[in-house]
Amino acid sequence: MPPYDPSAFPPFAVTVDLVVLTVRRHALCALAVRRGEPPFQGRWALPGGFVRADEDLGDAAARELAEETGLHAQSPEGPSPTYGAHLEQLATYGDPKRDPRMRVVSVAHLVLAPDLPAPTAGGDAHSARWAPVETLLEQDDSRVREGEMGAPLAFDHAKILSDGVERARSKIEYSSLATAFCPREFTVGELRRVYEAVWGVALDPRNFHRKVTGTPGFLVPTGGTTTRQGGRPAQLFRAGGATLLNPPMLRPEV
Amino acid sequence: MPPYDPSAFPPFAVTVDLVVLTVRRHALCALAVRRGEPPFQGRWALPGGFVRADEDLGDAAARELAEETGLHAQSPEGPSPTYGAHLEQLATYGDPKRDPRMRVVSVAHLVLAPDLPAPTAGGDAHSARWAPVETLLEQDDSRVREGEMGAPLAFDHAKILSDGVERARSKIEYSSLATAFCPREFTVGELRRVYEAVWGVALDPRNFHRKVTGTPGFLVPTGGTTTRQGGRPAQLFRAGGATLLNPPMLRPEV
DNA sequence: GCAAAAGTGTTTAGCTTACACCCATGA
DNA sequence: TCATGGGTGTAAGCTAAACACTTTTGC
Repeated sequence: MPPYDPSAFPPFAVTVDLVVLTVRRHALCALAVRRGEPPFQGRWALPGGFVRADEDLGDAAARELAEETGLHAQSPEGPSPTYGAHLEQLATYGDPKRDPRMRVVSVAHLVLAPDLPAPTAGGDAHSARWAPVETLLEQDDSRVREGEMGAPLAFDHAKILSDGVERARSKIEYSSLATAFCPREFTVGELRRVYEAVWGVALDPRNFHRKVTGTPGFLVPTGGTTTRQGGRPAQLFRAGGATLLNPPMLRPEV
Repeated sequence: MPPYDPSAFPPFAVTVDLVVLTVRRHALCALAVRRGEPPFQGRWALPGGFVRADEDLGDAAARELAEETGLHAQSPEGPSPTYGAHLEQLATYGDPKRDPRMRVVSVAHLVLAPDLPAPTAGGDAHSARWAPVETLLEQDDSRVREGEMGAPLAFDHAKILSDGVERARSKIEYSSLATAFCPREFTVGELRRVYEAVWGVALDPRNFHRKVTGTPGFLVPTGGTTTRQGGRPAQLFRAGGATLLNPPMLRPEV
């Protein structure tokens, strides 16, 4: 079979962009990198990069994640049962004008990670930081201010980030994905504070406890306890095998 | 700003593939086209094609849909309030070996359409047809048979179709998307038979009726009635503005 | 009349909610 | 002792599941 005639279709550049979310100090935060070159030089953006010629999309996302954060991705399809950040494909953005240089299609991925030390900048980023998602998104309305974080995200990254946050918010409702924000061992209270941070609501600690401990396969007690949150020692749990939460956790009306 | 050096990144072909679902004779069916050229010549595949140089991904999907079926797509973001098929992005498939000719990244889209007359084949397809999704997918296990529909779908289209079906099955649970399978005006019983066909279960007609008519904004009575299903005349409804179904329709355990 | 599909009413079981209350630790 | 968070008990209210029953048509 003859190879394609490259003039028969338009060539695209394909990139992966990452929405890396974590919970820090009771706030949902995303990883942002400062762009070191045009376009949007000096502006904040989502980490990402070109997909290589012989690389699958998920592999490219995992590689970029490792380069930016050192995190080992734990893809749902991956065979390795090791502990790591949750990685899933989010959506693909291909507006012809989204990159002023040329036609770029970006396959965005969503990463949920436990709280990490300050990120290590790599590649073409001058610096990298965790910022609350509201901070990164609030600049995107009419009043565009200048300053440290005072400009909207580069490209269409505000839309991508917004879609990723919405995906995370809805998905922890009916899955055990919120545990991806927790360290390997965590308490029920820590898990509850994840929900509270992601949803921006307060949950009843008593009912939450009953709900998550009463769902078979959701949490597995490790036997240990901790007092790192103060108060009475709390049981430590690990995420169980159950990936679907049925009935779902109910997100209070806002 | 200088344009990119094309040698700085690998060039990709970008296509859209369509999972077009409908309900015909109590079965969930998908649109399949027969390939008229290699690779996989003569095999069934999902409709699709190359994204044009200045075309957004959703526009390309809508164009391919119109070419294959004559359907007018009703994208959620679209401003036009006209009646049409539901179109949304599904996922992107970019395994380096998914197309033997070259590197192709395919942005799959999901279309939910009311029952239609036999499709009109167009483009490079020798023919097109609706087929039950089980028929299209069951060939994909170990025993690969030959014959009319007896070969698995081309490329990774079985995986794409499977993902699309799963998306549709889960999304009608908590949204009003099932109405996209119905004509503009429909009865509660017709809507119930859509759920039954998509999920492959039997639902209690009495409880279903109470559920959908009791959810504010879900169904809007048009005032008319019909006896096209036999029996007592049934009220006709249109899809209401409510897009989220809360509490969700419960999918019985299987 | 009879079959068939559309609707309504009622009971029961399970789940969420709200909140009273107790437990175990550090300071 | 007291503050703090962890954890249990319980009653009220809502919802879904199951199913008996009535309504309105075509044949």
